[in-house]
Amino acid sequence: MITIGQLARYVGVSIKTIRVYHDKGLLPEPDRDASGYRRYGANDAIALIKIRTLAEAGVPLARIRDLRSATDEEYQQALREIDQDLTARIRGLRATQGRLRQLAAGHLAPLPAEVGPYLEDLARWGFTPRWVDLQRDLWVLVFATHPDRATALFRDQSGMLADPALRQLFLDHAHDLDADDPRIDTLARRITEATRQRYGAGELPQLDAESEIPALIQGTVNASSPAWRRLDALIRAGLGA
Amino acid sequence: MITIGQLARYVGVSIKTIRVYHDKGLLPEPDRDASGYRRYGANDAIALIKIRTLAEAGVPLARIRDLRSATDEEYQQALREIDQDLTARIRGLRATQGRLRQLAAGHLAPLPAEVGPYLEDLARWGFTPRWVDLQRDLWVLVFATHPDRATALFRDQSGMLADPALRQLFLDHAHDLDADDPRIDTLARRITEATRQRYGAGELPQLDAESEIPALIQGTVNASSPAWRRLDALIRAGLGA
DNA sequence: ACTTGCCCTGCCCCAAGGGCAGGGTTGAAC
DNA sequence: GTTCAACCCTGCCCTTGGGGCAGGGCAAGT
Repeated sequence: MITIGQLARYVGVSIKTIRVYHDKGLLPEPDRDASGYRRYGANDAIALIKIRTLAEAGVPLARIRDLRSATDEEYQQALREIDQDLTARIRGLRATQGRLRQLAAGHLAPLPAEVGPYLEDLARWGFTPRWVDLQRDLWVLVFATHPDRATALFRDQSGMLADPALRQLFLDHAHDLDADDPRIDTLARRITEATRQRYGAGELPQLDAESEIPALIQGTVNASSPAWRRLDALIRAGLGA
Repeated sequence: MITIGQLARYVGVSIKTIRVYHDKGLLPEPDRDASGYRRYGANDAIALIKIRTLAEAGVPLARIRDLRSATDEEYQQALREIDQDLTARIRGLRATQGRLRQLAAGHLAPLPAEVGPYLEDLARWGFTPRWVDLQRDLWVLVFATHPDRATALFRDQSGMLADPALRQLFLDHAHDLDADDPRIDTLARRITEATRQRYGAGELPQLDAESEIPALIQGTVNASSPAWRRLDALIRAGLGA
């Protein structure tokens, strides 16, 4: 008959763990020897190994306790569920690992294939790396929260910047302009015209939804400069929103 | 600017979780609106997504907080460590799943290949299923706790039962015999003789070690019948231990 | 007789939130 | 005008699976 410390070493578990299992009714308290020490037999070791197998699989101790009084049928069913749960958790961890690697590579999350070239274009056209990174994160947010509308919004945006004249205006003027520079009015007019051309008289996708995310993003972009804030207001007014 | 509930829904997390991240300094407290509600921007959402990616990878929140003030070098290094840790955890879970399936199949743990046929032989020779199961669990214990000596002990034991005469004695007599049946003496003599033959005058592997596990197992077996208890004592005496 | 290494119980502590109480806000419906 | 549901706020206690410590009792070698 071995002591609690020996049992703990054999099974690879702490003494405290065994005592907890006694307290919670997972493993019955064994008889004590003359000096009050717990004395264990081989059957206790076997029971403890079984308990650990389940506990390491993530089964709550209370559930393990209940399984002690389950029929064989219930027990097998429980084991099947635990197995499936384990499979799901392994899959989840692998997905997490994938996201982690995206994070390590500087990407917040994978984006649709068409966004990558657009971001590279931005860099090539002279937007600052800081700005490109912000754009990437914002698009992550849009694709994560509004997968249905994100693609349309993205094509709209990238189509706009595909026009070299508009692009040049963005690049040259908007960023470090005074808020009352008259060229902002010109820029706003050109953008409203281009937008009207794209959508005709129909509704404008950015403005019809009550969703907050596009507004949130516009706010973040606006926060970078008073000039952009005024530009946004002018465009909004020009489109009659 | 969105509220805490909207942010929580977008990122797929509970409101409480966000508040906890504020309390622990993971995510800075945003400004409040006129009625004291927290108001979040897109950058908060981006930061929260990053935090969740790490938290789901099992990184403690305190560590995530510290990473906020790490250099890029440290950050990349930390991500590599987390990735490796994740790989290890996935491997561990797969191993656990394997052990779980052994458990579902009625085995406590995988045993060396040679043990399986031996257990099947036991069943074929007429030992009760209950007894065979006990034997399997006991061997699991021996192989788990004394991998170095388990194989020798096992070959010794299985060799003994390979002798049909000895086997028959075990089977017919020992189990439901009175403790003072004279045939036990005969049986003990035959076993000591066979053991001496096997090992000559050298040391006997079962008895030399101070390890408790073999004694534990012998005790468990003895507990099943007074006759076996006496048989064990006779063998011990006969071998001069 | 001392020391070292076990063992005992009872207590408080941790992370990562969950849940509830008690109270204020907002917006829409009646 | 009020009432209702759906939000938000803070503060507090609860949970799981143990870890760790205090304060004390055995065991065994030297």
